Amino acid sequence: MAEINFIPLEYDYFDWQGRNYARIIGRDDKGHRVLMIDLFEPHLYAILKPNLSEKQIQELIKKIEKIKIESGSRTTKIEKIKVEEKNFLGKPVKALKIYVTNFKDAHQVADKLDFPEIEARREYDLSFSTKYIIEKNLVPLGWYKVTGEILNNSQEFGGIDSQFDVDICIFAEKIEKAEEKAFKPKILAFDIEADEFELGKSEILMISLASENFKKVLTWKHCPAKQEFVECFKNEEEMLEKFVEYIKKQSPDILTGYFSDGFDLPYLRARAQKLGIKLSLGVDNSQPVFARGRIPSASISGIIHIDLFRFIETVYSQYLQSETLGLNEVASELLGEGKKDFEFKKSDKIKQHEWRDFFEYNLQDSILTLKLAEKFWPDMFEFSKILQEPLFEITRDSMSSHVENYLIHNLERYNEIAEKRPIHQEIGERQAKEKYEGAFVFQPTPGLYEDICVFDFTSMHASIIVSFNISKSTLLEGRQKNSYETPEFELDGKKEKFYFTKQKGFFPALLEEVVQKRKKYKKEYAEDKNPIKKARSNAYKLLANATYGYLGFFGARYYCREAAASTLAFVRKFTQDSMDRIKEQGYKIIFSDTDSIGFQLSGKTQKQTLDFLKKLNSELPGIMELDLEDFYKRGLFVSKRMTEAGAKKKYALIDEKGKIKIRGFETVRRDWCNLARKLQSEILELILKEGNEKKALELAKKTIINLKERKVNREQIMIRTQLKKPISEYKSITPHVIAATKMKEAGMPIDIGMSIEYFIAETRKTKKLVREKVKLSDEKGEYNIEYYLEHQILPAVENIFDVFEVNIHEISEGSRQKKLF
DNA sequence: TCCCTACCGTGATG
DNA sequence: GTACATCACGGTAGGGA
Repeated sequence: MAEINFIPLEYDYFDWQGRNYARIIGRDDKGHRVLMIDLFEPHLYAILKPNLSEKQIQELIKKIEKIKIESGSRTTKIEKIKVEEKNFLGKPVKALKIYVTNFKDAHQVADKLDFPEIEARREYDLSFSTKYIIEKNLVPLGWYKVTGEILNNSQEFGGIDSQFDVDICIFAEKIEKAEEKAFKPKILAFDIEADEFELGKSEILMISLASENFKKVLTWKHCPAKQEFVECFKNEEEMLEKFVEYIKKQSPDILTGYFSDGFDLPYLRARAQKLGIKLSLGVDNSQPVFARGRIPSASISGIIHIDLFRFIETVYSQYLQSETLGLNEVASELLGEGKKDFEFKKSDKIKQHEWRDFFEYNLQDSILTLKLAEKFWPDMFEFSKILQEPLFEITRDSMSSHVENYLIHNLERYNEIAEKRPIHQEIGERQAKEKYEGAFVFQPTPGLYEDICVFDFTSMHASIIVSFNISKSTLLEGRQKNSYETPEFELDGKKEKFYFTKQKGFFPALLEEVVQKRKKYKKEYAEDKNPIKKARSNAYKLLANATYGYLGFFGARYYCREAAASTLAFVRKFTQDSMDRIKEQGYKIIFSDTDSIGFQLSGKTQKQTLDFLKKLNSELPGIMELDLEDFYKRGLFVSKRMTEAGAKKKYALIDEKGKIKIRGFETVRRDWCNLARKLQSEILELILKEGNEKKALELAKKTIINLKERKVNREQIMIRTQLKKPISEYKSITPHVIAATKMKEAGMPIDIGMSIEYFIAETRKTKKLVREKVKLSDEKGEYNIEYYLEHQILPAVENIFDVFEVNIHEISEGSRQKKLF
């Protein structure tokens, strides 16, 4: 019997003699790689109809015990059945906990449980690792004292030890929580370069690897004069073999790439297949396994493969300024360091001396990826700890999964059985439902305003769900005593009110914890600015903000349209009520959107306004809170194009320190050309800083003249639009679809989600449609002056000048004769 | 062929 | 399929004059 301190990292399972065993890879506190084996008895629940007699239950159990599933070579049987008092959707139920010998057949066992005594079958659709983690309470990245038999060099489990390249192999008998220790994973980043983007189409030219003390580029195509980090091979095969060998030697906990799920690993697989070699990267020498999805997920046994791009995309993209999520932009923003300059060419066109740069470029990509992984490690760590799911999963899961994982891993405290995932048909029905009414947006009056104050509700949706106990399980059939009543609102054409019990439901209760923890860690971070605290606070914030969306998401286990619609009814009510109170006080409302209200101080002081805010807060129910967002010196609001009506979701504010906040304007939209965006943002800045339009007008005139004199460079006029679906699915053939088609014809890779770049060129007069003037950046042609004037520059600035009753259109016409200026 | 408007498509706000 | 509804605006599709 031995005892080790163990931190679990990667979860999987195997069958042995008709039973399931978890096989978990992690480290001990001395840094040894550990394989822990643990018997796991998977189970599912059959929720019984109420009022069954003891005899009926016993007879049912006898029937269930006879269930057998034969699938291929394996037979799954019922191991044992327990009768338990549980809760389901907040209500007490009697349920059978049915243990099956093989997890893989839980679904089929559930299918056979169609007895009249059974009300519902549940928990057969949770993943193995989720079930295991809950049942054994062995949470990823926690420390545990594991007592058990060491199986090194043993023949147990068919000699499993010899199949795995680990230092310690232990068969767990007892697992106890141990004291938390610091853990620093060994991270290895990699990146490949090839001539073609199409997977496997061309040879892999080079592969770079980077960990803390190891930097290397493997290549074969061109062997340079000394470049110490470059290692040269005879051919691609040898290079790939060495790549596998280096990964084994480095023995990382985490192998990371940037878009490596979608590119590097599938490419490596395709090349290995073509060359007839094995990519035995796993600690059991298995090859990477690809799970299907929008982007495949590549897993390597015993090593956590993390595609950083995916984690950043789902969790952090909303907080990034970068216009694309490419490695260069993201690294530049977060690390202050970008890719190396290197102009891509096909390898046969690369000159002798340029190879050096190419190798450096390739290595830099791995180094950036490594640095990003280190930067995001606290975030990944916290997500994994909070959601209690392994790193591989949390770096790929969607926000809805994150919310769901948080719920599912905490149900036990409420003695709750987990709700099932909706089946295909239910998803269809949910999606077919009409949309429900959203938040309220106040229509502003165009103008330049001074002395503005903005209030906003903190985590408004979450605080409403908590304060009014809103969820699927707390929704009542109709009005009842001791319940919360929603405001009256329209749903599916009917005026409705909904009621939620005051008896706390697990869903709002768990959300309340999330909100409280967010508050706590935000405060802790303010006092001690360390990255772990920041990551923790941020993870809870993201979780709180995604929970409302989860309620209305068709794929959610705890989907509840009435609850989502009710939440929004409260959102509208509290924002409207607060606006009324602010108006009563003598302030003038300027704008409002969902949970924020902007108004003019109208002669009142900031102190008076803050006192008033306190009063408003004292009147709010539950955990709801109205907060000061900021005071602003000026704010600009414009009309919708070609109308007098004020535009919603479009404004620019300047605070007392001169910091500018621009929302909704073309400046912040990635699908406008830089020329228009830059001009607009400079104009907004001049107007907000100066308080008038004079200087801004001069700038506009100068830009128009520049444009007409063809002095604008190519980069400034490129228009970028994302391709959101396959070219053939577009009903409307827009300029970006034409541009994408042209790219495809030129042999460039076209993928969904790609940013398509083009400009509008001068063409013969017969071509009327914009799409007929589309050219790619490498095509010859001059930019279309009229288009950029009438469709980019003027639309971007005319509404702004309208506020000052300046007609930029007329001025622009006049500028045909430059003398006017 | 021209003109108008409904609809498609993207990317914003919160 | 992978959190929600609301909004602005360019551009095309397609019918009617």
